Order: sequence, then C-alpha cells, then structure tokens
Amino acid sequence: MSEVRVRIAPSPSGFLHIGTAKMALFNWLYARKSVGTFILRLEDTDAERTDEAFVEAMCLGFRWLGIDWDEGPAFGDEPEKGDRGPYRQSHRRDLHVREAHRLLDEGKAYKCFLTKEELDALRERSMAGERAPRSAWTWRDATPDRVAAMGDQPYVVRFKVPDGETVIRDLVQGEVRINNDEIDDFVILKPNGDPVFHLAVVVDDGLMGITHVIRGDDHLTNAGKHVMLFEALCYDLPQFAHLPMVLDEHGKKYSKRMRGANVLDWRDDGYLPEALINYVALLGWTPEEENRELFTRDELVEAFSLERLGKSAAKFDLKKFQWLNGQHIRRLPLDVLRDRLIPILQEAGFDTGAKSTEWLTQMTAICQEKLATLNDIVRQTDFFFVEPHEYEEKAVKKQWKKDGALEKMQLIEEALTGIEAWSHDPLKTAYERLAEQAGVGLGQFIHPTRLALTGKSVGPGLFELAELLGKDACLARIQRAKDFIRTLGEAQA
RNA sequence: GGCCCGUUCAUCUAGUGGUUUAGGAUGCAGGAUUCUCAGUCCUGUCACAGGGGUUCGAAUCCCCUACGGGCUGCCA
Repeated sequence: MSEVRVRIAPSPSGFLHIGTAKMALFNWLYARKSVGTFILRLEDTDAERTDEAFVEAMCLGFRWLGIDWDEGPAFGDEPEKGDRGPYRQSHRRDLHVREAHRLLDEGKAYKCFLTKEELDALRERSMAGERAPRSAWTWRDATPDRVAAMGDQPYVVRFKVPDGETVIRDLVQGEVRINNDEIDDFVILKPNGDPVFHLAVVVDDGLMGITHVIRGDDHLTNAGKHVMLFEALCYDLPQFAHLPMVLDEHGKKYSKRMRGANVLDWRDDGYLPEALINYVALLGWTPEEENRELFTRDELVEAFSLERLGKSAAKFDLKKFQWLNGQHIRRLPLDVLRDRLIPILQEAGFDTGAKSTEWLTQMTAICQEKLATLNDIVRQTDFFFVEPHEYEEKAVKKQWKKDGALEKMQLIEEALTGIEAWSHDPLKTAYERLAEQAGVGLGQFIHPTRLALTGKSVGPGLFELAELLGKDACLARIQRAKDFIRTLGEAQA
C-alpha cells in the first residue's frame, strides 16, 4: 500500500476562502488520519491575480486553523519543505511544457492553428445544439507538411481527446461516465507557451505522486479531462473525491466580499478555530459514531474517514455554528480560555494588566458557560474595567422608579458594609437575610444591586461579580446609585 | 442549447427494499432549575421536491418533470 499523498492547491488571490478551507481540511484530515503527507501547492500561474501579500494572508488562515503542511513553499521564516517541489505552480512551467511536448511527440497532442473566427464558428454551432464532429478540428490529423507550412504562425497545443468513454471513479459521486464525444480537443499550451490549468494540475499531481485528489465538485466534469491526461501521460491515476461546496446562509456561493468568506473573519468575530474546523467538517461528513457532533481537532482526525462523505451542498448555518462555538468554549481549560480572552479585552481598551492572573482566571470562570463567542466577554465584563456611566433605562424604570427604591438601596448598603470577609458565600447569606427580613424573594434585592454595580440587568451571577469587583468598588457604586435615585425623585417631584 | 451532479424537518444530517408511527442536532415554542441573561435538563414543533413505474413491500431501485449547481475558455 503506497503512502497517502494529498494536496490543497489554492490560487492565492486574496485570503483563505471558507470553501478552500473546507477542501484543505478534508485533505488534511485524511492525511493525518492515514499518516500520509499533506501538501500545499500554490496555483499562482495567473500572475495578475497573484500577490505576495495574498500568499501570506492565505497562509495565515491555514495557520490559524491549525492546518499545517508537510510539503509546501517557503512561508515567512519557514523554508520550502519537501523534495517533490517546487511547490509554486509558477516555478513548474518547464515541467508542464516538457510534458506537453512529450504528448506532442507521442502523437497525443497537436499544434492547432485555428483562428479565433473559426473557433467562434465552431462554438456557435455547438451552442446551437449541433455538436462539431471531431473532424471539424482540422489540425488534429494534419500532415507534418501542412504544419511545417504554417511557419512561425502562432498556435496552441491541443490534447487529442481519444474516442470512447471516460470513467471517473469518485469516492463521493460514484462512477461518473463521460462520453468523450462531448469533450472538444482542449488547449494544453497557450500561444505564448504557458500551460493551461488542466495540464498543469495533472502534471503536478502526477509528478508529486498525489494519491487522492480531494477537491470541490465544481471540478467533477473537469475530472474527465484530467483522467484522460493522466492516462495519456502514463501517470498513476489518483483516487478522486469531489466534495460539495459550502454555501452561504441563503444557499448562494460565498462571494469574496461577504463577511465569513475569509476564514479570519471568524477569528475576528470571536470564534474558535477548533469550532470552525468542527463545524465545517460536519458540513458534508458524518461521523461513524451516530449522534455525535462535538469534536476537538484530534478527535476529528481520529474519527475521520472518506467513506461517510455527503454529496449535496450545505448551507452555512450561523446559529448552529454559534452553538457549536459555545460548546467548544465551555470545554476549554480555564487558563487557555483566559489567555484567549485577555487580548480581546485589551483590544476593547480595558486594562487587564491591572488585574492579577488569579483574578482574570476567576473572571473567566464566571463567564465561561455564558459565552457564545469570545467577543461576548466584552459586554459581559466591561463594568469590571470601567464604572457604568449610565444605567439601562428599562431596568431603572423597573427597579428604581418606585417607592422605597432608595430605602432598599440603603438597606443593601448597610448589609454590604457589615460584611467582613468579602466573598461569595457571606454575600449570599447577607442577601438571604435581607430578603427574609423584608419577606420578599431574593431577586428583589439582587436586581437593584446588579443595576447599581454593572449598569445592566444581565450579566454574571451577582455574588460572583461582587466578589471580584471588591467591597470598596461595590460600596462606591451603591453610593452613586443612591445619588442617581435621588435625582430621579427630584425630577419626578 | 448540450453534458454532468445534486434535491429527507426552517438548517446540518441519519437512513443503502421490510427492524421507521422516518432517528439525532441546531433553531423555534413551552416547562423545570435559578438573582438576570446564558447554560443545563425535559417536552413539543417540523421533512422523504412532484409524477409515473418496478416490487408483496420504496425515502431507499428505474424513468420523466421541476428546482438548484457545475462544465461547455488561449480562467483556475
């Protein structure tokens, strides 16, 4: 059994697209699962659309997702890896041209001098429903004399599509049969000698010893041409797996402009790379173990197989992804989560450096099960870093714009002042006593306090947050709340 | 136009001729827990694109139609 060699071959035209990421992921998972080799090959032949900054941006995406390659081009301070390179298609031109000429020499390809007008006419006929017969490609069997007579006229090299039928044995789509009559002799070398995509992919895959071509199903029909080329070039035919593509929430292709098309958008929105990988893997693959959806990266590798791939396109469901992200957040070790949260708080302008590691860990603990995204931490904990400069209007109305509100805050203040050991349990006891003495529910005292301390009606548990906020800060905020309530009373009077 | 691929709850899917009153998850709705939100737990809601066959029996096999997508480039 030969070693598994798979690849992702993106064209670096901007950033790592979510669709490319899916294909990379499935290749990567399969490589890791089968202890094979995962190769990154840049299809950068379209010089106009290629830019070094694009290459970098894309690789950053892979790096964030944790998709690492065993062979691939130099990136940053990492040198080129692997001995089947080069790994940039633009550096492989000589190989492509060499192989094209081999086909030419073996009579499997030919020089074609058809003019643009002649080609247009052919195409028009075929669009009108009348397929051009093979013989319409007049240079296909041209005599050497006729070719020589053209002198140095520009020409393209076309592949001589053989008669018969081409069968694509696809791991996902099954056996797809293509009648070769449906395929025109296609160009493999442009007039300037540049290889065309179909030739380049096949030469690269063949020479790099790719064993499984796992890619988007937009290439399914192209695979027919590719199989013919593999056979003509006498390369080992890889296994094919054409995966359905990822659609946006509306069922359309992810356009480049759309938020979320760039995998790093998800990072910026507070999603975990392991959650994105998990979610995307579920878009078109089902684990053997039924009714299981939550996987770490390692668990995904362990569980992955090419046997349980779906064949229909899937829409990206943000709600479900959010849920899954929350699941991953909940399973993160506290210190890991804390360290991912800190930069986000800093980004929001909060001085986390003023807090101890222990304090930050505790803060993480009281928020962990409430977060859907990492970014949620900002509105969950902002009041720790800046005093609430305003109070939620609806909550004010409910808690403070009624008789006895000030007295209630007074009672709360007294109770808090009396607490010696400032921590969760004594706080809880104090509130229980308050509620009991007033003959009301705990919430009657908790809600106004929350509003005073955080300015909001929602947030972490009151006793937890009060403990972290500290006695002095709490009392100061109660004081401010009282002042605020007084102004309310005056305004009403 | 031609060829190829796809179509199960709102969404992701399980299901490969009978074990299925079509299962799970998300969402949504309701309930429980609780100091709020969230979380957690429980309950409910919701689907085989349509039409023909084949068969004792079809979501599962075949054909047609519709819809979506791809290819049909000297783009990749």
